[in-house]
Amino acid sequence: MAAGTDFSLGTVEVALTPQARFEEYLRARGKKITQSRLRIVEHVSRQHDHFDADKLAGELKASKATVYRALGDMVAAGLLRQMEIGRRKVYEHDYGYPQHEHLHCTACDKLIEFSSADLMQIRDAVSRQHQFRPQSHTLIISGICADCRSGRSKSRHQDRV
Amino acid sequence: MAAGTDFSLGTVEVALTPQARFEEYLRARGKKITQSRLRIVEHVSRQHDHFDADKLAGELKASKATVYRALGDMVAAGLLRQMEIGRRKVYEHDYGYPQHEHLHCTACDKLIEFSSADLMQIRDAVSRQHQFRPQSHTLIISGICADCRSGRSKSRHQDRV
DNA sequence: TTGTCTGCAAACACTTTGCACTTTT
DNA sequence: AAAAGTGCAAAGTGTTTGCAGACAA
Repeated sequence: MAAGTDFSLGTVEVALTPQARFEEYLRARGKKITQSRLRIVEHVSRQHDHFDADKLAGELKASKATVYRALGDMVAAGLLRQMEIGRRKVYEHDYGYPQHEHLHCTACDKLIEFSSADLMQIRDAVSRQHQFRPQSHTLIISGICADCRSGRSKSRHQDRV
Repeated sequence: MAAGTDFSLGTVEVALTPQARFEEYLRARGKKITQSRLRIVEHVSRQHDHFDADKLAGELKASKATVYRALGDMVAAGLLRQMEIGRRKVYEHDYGYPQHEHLHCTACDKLIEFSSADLMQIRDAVSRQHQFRPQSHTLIISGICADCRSGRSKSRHQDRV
């Protein structure tokens, strides 16, 4: 590990807002730009946390079917990334954000993001070695976060995500 | 990344066979050493691939309930590790095997294992930086394997794990 | 107007649980 | 004989789908 200890997160330049990018995607696919879809993208874009379909449906008081369908489209459009934490599928922003990894606290379910250039090198080196064409990756380190270690955590199952 | 390119897998010295380790675990918990459980550990120990509950129940013609219960015990006993690949929960050996990561071919669902000392350093460094106590981690690199890239793959959805 | 979307409820796939019976200790 | 395990079927989860009415193009 040469570079060593830079795990900071930055942003990536993007030409369009997530909303605009989504509309572009929908048009390109002959899908319709509906109130429902716009409400969902806007709501999701407004906040930066990880979330799941259920939370979103609750906040928007939209039907789960519609939410699941919209999330699928947003993943396909490259706006969101989906990952599995335990049993849940959680979503996070993927448009305008660099690749990053997660520390997952198994006590309070918090997710802490970090990024590592060294990891990309590992990914490239091992892929080359196996003649594998890498497309994406997920690294989740599970353990106990600082708050939970010190008992400073408000509740053992706080914000869930 | 200093060490660079050693991604080979070895084995780890263990004192007991998986079967013996499991019996020890069961005794320690006041659980019973039943035919059913022994059959399951033996069957699982005999093969080295990744598998899911359904496959196992089918091979053993045991009830799913029993299989799920036994798998839970085996994970608790440290014999198996569970991971989510797409929608499926797959199990792999974790007793006597070193930490390793996976390349997941999204075309044929094959899993290729590798290990990396550098990754452990990243894990340690980032955990220290966040005062996080790491307990385990999962790295899955998704992409297309050599066979599928060259079209040499027998079937697009072969062995599933 | 036409084709797509939405919400609902039903269907699904996977996992867990309640219960009467069986096995281990 | 007591305590725990097993299989079955029923109940849960979380996600997807069929369909009739609603909406965008």
